[in-house]
Amino acid sequence: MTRQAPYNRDHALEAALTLFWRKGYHGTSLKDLEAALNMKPGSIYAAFKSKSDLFRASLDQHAELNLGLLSRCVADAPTPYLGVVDFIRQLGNLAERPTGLRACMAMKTVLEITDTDPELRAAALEQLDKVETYLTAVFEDARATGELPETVEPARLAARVQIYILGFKVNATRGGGNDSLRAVADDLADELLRLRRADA
Amino acid sequence: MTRQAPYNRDHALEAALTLFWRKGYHGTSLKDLEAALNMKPGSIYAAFKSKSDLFRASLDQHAELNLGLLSRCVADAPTPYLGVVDFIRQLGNLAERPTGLRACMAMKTVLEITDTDPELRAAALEQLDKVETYLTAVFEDARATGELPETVEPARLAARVQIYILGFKVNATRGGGNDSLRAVADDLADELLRLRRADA
DNA sequence: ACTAAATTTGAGCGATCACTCAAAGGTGAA
DNA sequence: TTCACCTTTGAGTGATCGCTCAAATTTAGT
Repeated sequence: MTRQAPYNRDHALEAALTLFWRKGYHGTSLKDLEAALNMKPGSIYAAFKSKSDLFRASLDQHAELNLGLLSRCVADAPTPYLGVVDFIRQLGNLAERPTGLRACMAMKTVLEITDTDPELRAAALEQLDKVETYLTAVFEDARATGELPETVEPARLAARVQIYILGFKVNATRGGGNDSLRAVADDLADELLRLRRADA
Repeated sequence: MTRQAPYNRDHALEAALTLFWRKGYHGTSLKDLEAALNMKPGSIYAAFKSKSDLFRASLDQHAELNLGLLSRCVADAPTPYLGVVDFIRQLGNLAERPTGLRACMAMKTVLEITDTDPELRAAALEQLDKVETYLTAVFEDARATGELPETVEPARLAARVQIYILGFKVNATRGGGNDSLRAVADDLADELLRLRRADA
């Protein structure tokens, strides 16, 4: 029995994600979504319940991809701290993306949604918190192993690195090319390298 | 002859600015503006022509205030470079503002408006460029006077400082309190101080 | 008072917003 | 083939969007 949907839910979600990411919550209309997902309103609502729920789902998926990128850097590097440094350096690759997709969706959402939709804002905030928590843990370990000197405060350094990441992404949406982006990403990465103990 | 308007144009513009700044372009409706400016739609359109023109005017006014803040720091400090450092340090004061007003309107606009309204986006971009140009000039002078070593590239350092500013402001809209914001602002400022030549 | 210019007023314009639901269409089991 | 079940369909919902304009209101000069 039962008719099967002609669309792939994951594909649809990905299309919605790209649209919301680029245009923001208020800037994306259902007409836009209908066109991008190739779904009629009824189907969209059957599959995703509401515009804000679809946004929420997109946001969550985006976070997963994002944190995945960071943790992959950490896993692949000689040490977790060097992984973070590498992640910063790879920010230089953002030039490949269209400007609208260079800043992460979480930060765009936190800036866009102030008081109209507390749940959406809270979800975006939580994602940023998660990154910072992750960074803090890496820095704590690095200090424990002696890679970072005892004087660094992990949480404080995490806040600063978060600022590097967020600031870089905002700056990248201004439209810089490959070279200029890479130069600054390298500067930021080198600076973190300099924090390591000389014998590490 | 001629009837006089009961509102003060500058006051109205300031109210519009605060609203747009907080809620963004798409997030602000004319109903919101009518209430905030205490003006009927006809008057708003007579005074400001259109929603996007009003946004544009708000953006320009915001830029003036913003760049004024930076240049005042520069003027009041022992040297221009130390003025920039002080400006960074004063970012810690952002905790006084409601979270929605901690990031500058220009960056919020650049993130919100991607392709729907190129003129608005261009205006916002121009403001960010102006800040970077200003910073570059300060750093060039500082290098010329020997306050900064010859090895620093002014434009590159300006890009990095811009990233600090933008990143800090995004991070601040997450809602940090006075202490945590000030701690990180101090870290960033100290880092810039460390770039100065030892004898400067 | 009267008039002419400048302004506010606010009902209401067409368009679009997010969203709904009765009808039509496809699918597998019997 | 039939039937129950699930889904898509898309015209249409009321609300709100940005915006207009004829009428009312306030001024200054005469």
